[in-house]
Amino acid sequence: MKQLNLFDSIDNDQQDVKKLDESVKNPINQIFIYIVQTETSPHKASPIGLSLSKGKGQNCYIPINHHDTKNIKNALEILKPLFEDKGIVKVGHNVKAIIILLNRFGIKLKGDLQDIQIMSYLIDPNRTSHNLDIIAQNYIQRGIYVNEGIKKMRFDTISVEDVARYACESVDAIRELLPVLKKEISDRGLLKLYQDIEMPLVNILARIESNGIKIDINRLHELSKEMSRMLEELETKIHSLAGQSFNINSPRQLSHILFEVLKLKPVRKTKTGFSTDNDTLSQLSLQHELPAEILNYRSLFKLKGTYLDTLPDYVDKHTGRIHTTLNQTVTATGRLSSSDPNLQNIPIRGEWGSKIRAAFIAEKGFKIISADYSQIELRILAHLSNDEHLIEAFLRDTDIHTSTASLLFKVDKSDVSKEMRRIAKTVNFGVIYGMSPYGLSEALRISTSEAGEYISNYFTLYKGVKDFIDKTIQDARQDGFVTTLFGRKRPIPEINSTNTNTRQQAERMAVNTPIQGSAADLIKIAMIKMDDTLTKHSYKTRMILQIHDELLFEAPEDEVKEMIPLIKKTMETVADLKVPLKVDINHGDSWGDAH
DNA sequence: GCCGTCACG
DNA sequence: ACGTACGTGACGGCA
Repeated sequence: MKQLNLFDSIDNDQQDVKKLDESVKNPINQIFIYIVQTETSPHKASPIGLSLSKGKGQNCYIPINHHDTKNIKNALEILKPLFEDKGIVKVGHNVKAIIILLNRFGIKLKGDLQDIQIMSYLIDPNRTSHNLDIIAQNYIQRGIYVNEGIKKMRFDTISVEDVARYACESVDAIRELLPVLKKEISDRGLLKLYQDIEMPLVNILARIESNGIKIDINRLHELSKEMSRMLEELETKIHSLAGQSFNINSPRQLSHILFEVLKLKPVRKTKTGFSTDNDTLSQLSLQHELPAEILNYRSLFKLKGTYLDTLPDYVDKHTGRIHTTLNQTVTATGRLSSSDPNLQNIPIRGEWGSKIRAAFIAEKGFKIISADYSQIELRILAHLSNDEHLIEAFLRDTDIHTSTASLLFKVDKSDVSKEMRRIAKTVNFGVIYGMSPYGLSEALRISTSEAGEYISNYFTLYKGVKDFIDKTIQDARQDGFVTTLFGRKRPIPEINSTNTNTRQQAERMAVNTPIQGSAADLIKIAMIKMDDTLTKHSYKTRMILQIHDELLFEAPEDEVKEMIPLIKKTMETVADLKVPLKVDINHGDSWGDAH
């Protein structure tokens, strides 16, 4: 492959780095940046080039050769004053990736940041992709150069000239998209959310990812060996119970054993056959010994394959820590998501959950601090609905499920049984999810009519909640979207569908999104405030993860005492709601200990 | 590449 | 008669 000379002009629509460098002397207002990433590496996409534009026809492209970083170092050294000039606005698509790339070369991206990807996300969080080519096609009816290699995100298989053309056309698209998307953001009332929450979060997420989290690889390895032995025993037992050998992980083969060989009664169907999921097997376990063992086997196999054996592969060989990717433009509700690896679904329940969390450890001389919002979604529901009973329960700081049970079963709080509380807890969850009699009946294993009783009973008592749900659905019908506390909007296109199932599903989304989404807004603000405090006072404590209603920190031992009330206070005062926000906070040598 | 399943909030 | 709680990401099986 031909190596491109950095200081050559790439084609007549693109400019070389030297000329662009004149910008350092001739100040400009903004620069546009795009990085080309390839998906060849096993875990992370890695950058292979960077294009930069200061205006129409003034582009350059810098290839990044991982084996020979001399070229990019030279080029970036020239451009460094541009990147670090606080007076120049930096416009990009996925700015977090740019920040992390430049950090690798000792460059800080300073000044106002603008991100096309985040604008597109806020305008329509329902979209599954905010790739630049798709946004460009959609908003400026403009294609970006593609060939087979680019289509497959295999930029290592095509010529540098082709990548350069792709990169420069991409940066052109960013430049043309900026005013179009900015106007959309502003017209839809999303500017504050964009400027005060989402964009300040970009730098913080970059830092959290860079910080990473330490794991005890040896411990995970020991656990894996222990589990292998248990799985072998279970497999033998299962095959003997089935009377034959089969692949337990194949739903199709398992279905054959359960419903044809053992002739158990199927519970429900999937698209492809009879279901063998958790719920089904739990019910079948009443008829036969096998299903319970299958459940046992499945859960162990899952934990081993997804966590014990996989997490060690993600440990970065330079830092010795795991660096997840926190996605800011994925969920429809405003939550973050985590991938490569997903650190937001690390097991917690059961004996093995504790063991696995105990393998997420603090650096020597540090402690893990975990701070989680208590019942944040129900507190938000209380605020949004202004419901009398819900608000009173939280003002008195009573156990919310016990409080609901007391009203639902008309008994004193002190007389609420475990069973009543369990039912009330499920009903409370149901409210947040936009429950139906069927949904509740499945969750509680009761008849739909009985579930319907609970629901109508609940809504008679919690009139504010009932009104909130009705009004939210009504608003969604009228506006076509629902809104969170901080102005995040999610279009609900199917809300007026003539298909009952589709429409009801849309209604559940309409109800759930303001609740889940407002909680997402709140914790994002908490992250910004905490980061601000940590930076201003030069604390060595660092934020290392967000798990929807929980923030994880790694604090030097001598900062822990000071940090705990500080974090609690900061998180509890992010917003002034009709009910107090409550944060539970703990610390320890591991994530397990901090819970 | 889709499906079923299951880990989390 | 139908298929249903909200939001994610990753794994193995199987075409």
